[in-house]
Amino acid sequence: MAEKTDRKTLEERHGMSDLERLRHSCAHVLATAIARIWPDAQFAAGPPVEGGFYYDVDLKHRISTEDFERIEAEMKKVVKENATFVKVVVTREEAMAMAKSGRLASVAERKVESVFKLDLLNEIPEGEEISIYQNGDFWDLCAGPHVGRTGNCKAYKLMSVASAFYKGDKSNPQLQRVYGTCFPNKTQLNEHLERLEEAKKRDHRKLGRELGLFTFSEVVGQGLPLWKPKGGIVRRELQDFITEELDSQGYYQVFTPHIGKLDLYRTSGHFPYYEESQFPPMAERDAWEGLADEGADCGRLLNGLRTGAIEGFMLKPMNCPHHIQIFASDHRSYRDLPVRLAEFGTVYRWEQSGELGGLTRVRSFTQDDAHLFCTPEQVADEIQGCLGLVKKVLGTLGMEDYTVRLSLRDLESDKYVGSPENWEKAEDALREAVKKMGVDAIEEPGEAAFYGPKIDFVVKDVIGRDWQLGTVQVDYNLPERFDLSYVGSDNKPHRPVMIHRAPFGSLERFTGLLIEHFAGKFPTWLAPEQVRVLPISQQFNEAGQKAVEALAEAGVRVRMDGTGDKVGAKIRLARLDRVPYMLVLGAREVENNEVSVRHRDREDLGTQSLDDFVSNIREEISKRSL
RNA sequence: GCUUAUGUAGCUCAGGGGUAGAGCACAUCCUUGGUAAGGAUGAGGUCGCGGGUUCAAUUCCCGCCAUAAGCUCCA
Repeated sequence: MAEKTDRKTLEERHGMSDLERLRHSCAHVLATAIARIWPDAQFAAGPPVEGGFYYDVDLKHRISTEDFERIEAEMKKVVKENATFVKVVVTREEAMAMAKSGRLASVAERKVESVFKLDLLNEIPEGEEISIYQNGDFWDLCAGPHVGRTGNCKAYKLMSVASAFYKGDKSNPQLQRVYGTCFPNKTQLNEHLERLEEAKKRDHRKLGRELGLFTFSEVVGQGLPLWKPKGGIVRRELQDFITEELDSQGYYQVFTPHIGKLDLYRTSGHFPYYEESQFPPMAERDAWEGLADEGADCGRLLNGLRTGAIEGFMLKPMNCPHHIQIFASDHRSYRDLPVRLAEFGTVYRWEQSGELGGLTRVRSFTQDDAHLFCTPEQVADEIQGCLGLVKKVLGTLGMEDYTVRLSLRDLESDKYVGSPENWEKAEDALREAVKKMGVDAIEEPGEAAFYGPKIDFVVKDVIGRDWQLGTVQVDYNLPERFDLSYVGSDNKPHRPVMIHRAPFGSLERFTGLLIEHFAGKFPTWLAPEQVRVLPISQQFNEAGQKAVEALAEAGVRVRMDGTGDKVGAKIRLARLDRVPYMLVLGAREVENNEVSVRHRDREDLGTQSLDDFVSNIREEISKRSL
């Protein structure tokens, strides 16, 4: 992701906003401080990024957060010196000489070259201006622009230190990346820090535990989420919602197993090509026993599985191959098309351990998946239908803050299956669809699936990371690999086109982001507990119980707090649980045969009869109101 | 997978070479109170797991597991 950000800053370098310019300058202030403290520091790049800036540095000393105080103190001196940022245009030879004497990104000449600056220098195309920015004794190779003086960087803070590969390439050395942020003044900096604190309170991992929605167990395994009863309710409501939509749009629900033979994935292209991102295959029992009898080693087993000499099974990484087999199980006429097969299909992927986190990146997840098999002529309409569904689903939940990404293949890479012609057809179809939908889409080469391009709906989590949710993908390739066909009006076999689509993407990731979107305050239809009845004292528990029964009878998820706590405490607990409605019940209400209604956000809603309350909340739930 | 942190009660965290503490939650009892915390008592821990150093390890060292941020990756 930072790589993308880097690319963006390069592209936008000359159109840098004032804030970005300030942060870029602050990165130089940071580098100045580090160079003074550790003269052996070798700097790479130090751009502004969303929310702040960083500088990559190679240094014998391992910078830890304990060093921040010291670095910030040195930065303070640099700021106080209030040196002017001076731009000096130099020739390539001059710049080379400085880099070779170690004078670039440093406060003095050194015995060693400025290695990364030298490398970056070599990448600047012939004819392009080469500039050095100087602030006091610190000289850096930099295209700018900068603020006037170091004194402009008044409000900054170092945030974290991490490692990053030089130029984002795994084969390059790892550098220490120091992140910081900077604002025009202290007030804005503090506001920013407060916003970060606020955002943390909405973190789905924190809320998921507090609200009892899901958990992980070290014994079950990393990245394998366990949905608890309350999370189960949210999930079921989401599934019911999708199912209703599918029923009205001509989909058929299917059910398929969680595993399939390796041969299936050989045909689809998942095995052995994507072997390392899957759970290891299971060999058949006879094969295991046979090999064991022979005293064979693991290498032979693995090799046999790869070549197909030994048959085995794999946990499914996707649902498409199974759905394809359902399509292929019948003789299809063009009159049968489109065939729309839907399934809440659980898939398993071996994500690297460092990438797992909360519900947003897991090793086992359930897609609200569907595959549409259609004629080439139907593709455009079907894509529109899918996009409409995604928009409706996101709209119902009030998740309007997404970006649409057109994920295309990377022309340089060879990881894709299928012919270039098919890819072009598919990419054109999606471009057309996006245009027709009338939304701004960002084209991202290299983000495509291995079998086809996609339209992805991307949202941000509380700490600003992008996550792909809904997706619509056109695929001319898998139908070919599986030799799918239908009979056309010309009585000849034709190749269908496949569309893969998932409005939520995965229920896990979607729920995670939904928790953050609502800060745990689910709309009533999704809330695990919709109403809590709070008798003023235990002598009204009986009346409370009657209300509970009436609500439950009407299909409302309701519970009574019949403890000996005072109402104040009961309200507090109900609000901490984000229960939408609280019904307070005391002598007054019982006497007048009514309930006093309180909403978690809208506070006191006055009194109404229980019947009115029931019919109001039923309507709110059935409409899936926000 | 890599870098850097972190891991003590259900949760949030304090502590520290001599086998542990707070608040909340929980249990029991008292209280029956009108819109975000009534009171008392009590129970609860192999200090992530496994090795090592030591008379003694939860504390120091090593390995592993898990979590977090970032990088890389995400069919």
